[in-house]
Amino acid sequence: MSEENQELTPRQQSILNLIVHTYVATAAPVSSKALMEGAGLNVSSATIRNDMAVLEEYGYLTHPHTSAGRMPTDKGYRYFVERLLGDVELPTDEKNTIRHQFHQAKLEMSQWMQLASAVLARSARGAALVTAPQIGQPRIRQLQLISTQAHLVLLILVFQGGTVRQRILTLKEPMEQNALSQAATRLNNVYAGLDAAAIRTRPADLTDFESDVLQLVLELMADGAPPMHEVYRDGLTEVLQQPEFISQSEARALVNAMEEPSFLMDVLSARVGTVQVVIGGEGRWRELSSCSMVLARYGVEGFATGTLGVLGPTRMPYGRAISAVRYVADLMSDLVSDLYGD
Amino acid sequence: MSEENQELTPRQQSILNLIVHTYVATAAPVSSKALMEGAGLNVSSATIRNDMAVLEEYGYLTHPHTSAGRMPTDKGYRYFVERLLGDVELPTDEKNTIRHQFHQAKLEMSQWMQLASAVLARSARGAALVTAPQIGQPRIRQLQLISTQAHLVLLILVFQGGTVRQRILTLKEPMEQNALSQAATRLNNVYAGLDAAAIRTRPADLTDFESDVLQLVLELMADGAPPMHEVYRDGLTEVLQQPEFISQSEARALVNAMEEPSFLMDVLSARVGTVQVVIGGEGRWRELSSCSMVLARYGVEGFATGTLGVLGPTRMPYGRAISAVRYVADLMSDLVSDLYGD
DNA sequence: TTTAGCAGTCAACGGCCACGAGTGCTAACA
DNA sequence: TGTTAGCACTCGTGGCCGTTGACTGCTAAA
Repeated sequence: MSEENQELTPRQQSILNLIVHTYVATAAPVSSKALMEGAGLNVSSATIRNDMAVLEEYGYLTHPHTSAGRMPTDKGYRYFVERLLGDVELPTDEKNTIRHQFHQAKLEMSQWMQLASAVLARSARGAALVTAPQIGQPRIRQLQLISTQAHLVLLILVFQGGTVRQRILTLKEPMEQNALSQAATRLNNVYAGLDAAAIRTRPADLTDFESDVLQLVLELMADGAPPMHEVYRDGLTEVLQQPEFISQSEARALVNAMEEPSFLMDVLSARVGTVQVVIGGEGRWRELSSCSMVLARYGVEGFATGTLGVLGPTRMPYGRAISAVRYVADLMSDLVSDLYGD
Repeated sequence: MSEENQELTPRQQSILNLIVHTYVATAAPVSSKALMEGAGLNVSSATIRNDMAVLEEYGYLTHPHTSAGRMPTDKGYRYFVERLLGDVELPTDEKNTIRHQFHQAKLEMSQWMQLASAVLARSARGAALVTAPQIGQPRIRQLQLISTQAHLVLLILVFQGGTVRQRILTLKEPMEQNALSQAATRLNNVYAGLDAAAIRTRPADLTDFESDVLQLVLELMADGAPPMHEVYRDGLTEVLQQPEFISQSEARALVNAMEEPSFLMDVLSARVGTVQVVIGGEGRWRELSSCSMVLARYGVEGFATGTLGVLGPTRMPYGRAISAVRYVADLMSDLVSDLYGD
């Protein structure tokens, strides 16, 4: 617990590096002897022990009890990610596989998201989570009114960018489909291409019915929050098998996090193009103290962006996770800008 | 293990009934002494033991080891559900609360589904799962083509019944929005109101582009399977806290079942209006041997139906679950027929 | 600065025993 | 014939203890 955060010697760095790697692989504390035998630092176990003691003093390692090996602390993981990991990239063949999969998927956002979560889960060995791209300042492209039953009408609202939302409205008195189409056309002529603010200030003489519809449209535009179900998940069950989740409280925290992804948004301050790593809840989420997340925002900044990432135990293959998240996020960004770019 | 399935005496029935109730409440094997003290059958523990032995011989009870109390077998639960439970109903005040909640929700299928899953989870104390109503034999109501970018067009397909699906298609050469709208109108005039079979046999002279679109429409109509994300879940974390899920393999089976609800469809043979109870996987799902499900189909038979239900440990409050599932299914059926009825 | 050697620590494991909850059986009883 | 009291028996649970072995920390020599 020395307060001085002084530079580590090269050997100390390799030791930390090796401990992180083998601990991630084995989930068991790493002993000095194992390190000596396993890897190419040609010193005795005693020397390694000395350095381990230093690393522990600095707060990068702990051991669960006196006669146990060492394991990384959150601070240790942080150092590893920022100083030792370097720029990791997915192996080229893996990249090609992924790119190929995206290529042969059907041209549909929902398919891409599902694919992205599957790829992330498999490739980063964690629980993957992908949210739909949210339009920043939604603009109407077109609306449509469809009669379904005597007093009921289906309103379909297509936003600039292709997001579609629907709502049912009830009529005071029945209307013909013709009349509905006419109203829709009139509204489209006036309001297509505008955002909510512009719609409010644009005067127009509307029938009562038309202004009711417009009211509903504004409501739908205001509901910025992503519909809960526009979230794709994958790999949760595999991650729950990891030994850290035999304790049901840890498992619960993870499942909760996956079920309520809105909190991800709170975490995620990153810009499109960068990957953010949150280790052990980083103080703010005590329940997630044994979980880490690797997150990125994807899409087109200022227009439509979504979130995607991987959750797992702090003992996570950060290299794989970071490179996979970055690669998939870039891929999704390209897709979004190809499709929805104006 | 006597093969004769003879009638139980009234007292044996009460004993089975009581054991199921207290076992559901406590999750611990029930002893003869506890039964004698707890409930109003005025006989000694020895008599109860005799009857317990008989019930065990018939296969309705087991005990985990010699000196432990009794607990119900799957067959015991089955007997309980079918012979002892009778017609259970949700308490009126609970019904009112639920009805009220549905009343003040917005008129949107997705909201209702979310609400239904929340209500089920809370009311039946289990993990709830609600799938969107699927159109039986989908018919086109209207299609729409919207240009998003040079070579990309968004196809929106509205089915009879209000389900909306969308897909992006790429053009060989750019087209104006006007030309797209015209094509859509032409296709609508010819094909609106038809199902896939009728579309295939209805001749029409179409441009290349129009028949491409039609091809895509047929594909979308053929994808009968519900989009994975049109499934609402709730209450999973609460159920995972139950003691039977401290074993990670049981927990995994449950999480799997919740993530891959398509297998529910296989199970579900019930008609709209009846509730189906599957206890302990009922032989077919070995992984779910310690789970039960209470399921129902809702909607309008032959037109649009969805699935909804509750998963939990076999040690489940069947009375609550069955009545809640039935009530919510009826509610949802009413909503579907109100909205989408033709 | 590194290393060999050694003492010290502590979790894990297995054996042992006492406890107590519950049953099954038998014999007496209504 | 059905019910009950009593008692022997079973078996899981939990505490206790000694052994083992995997590590570390320290010290003194290279």
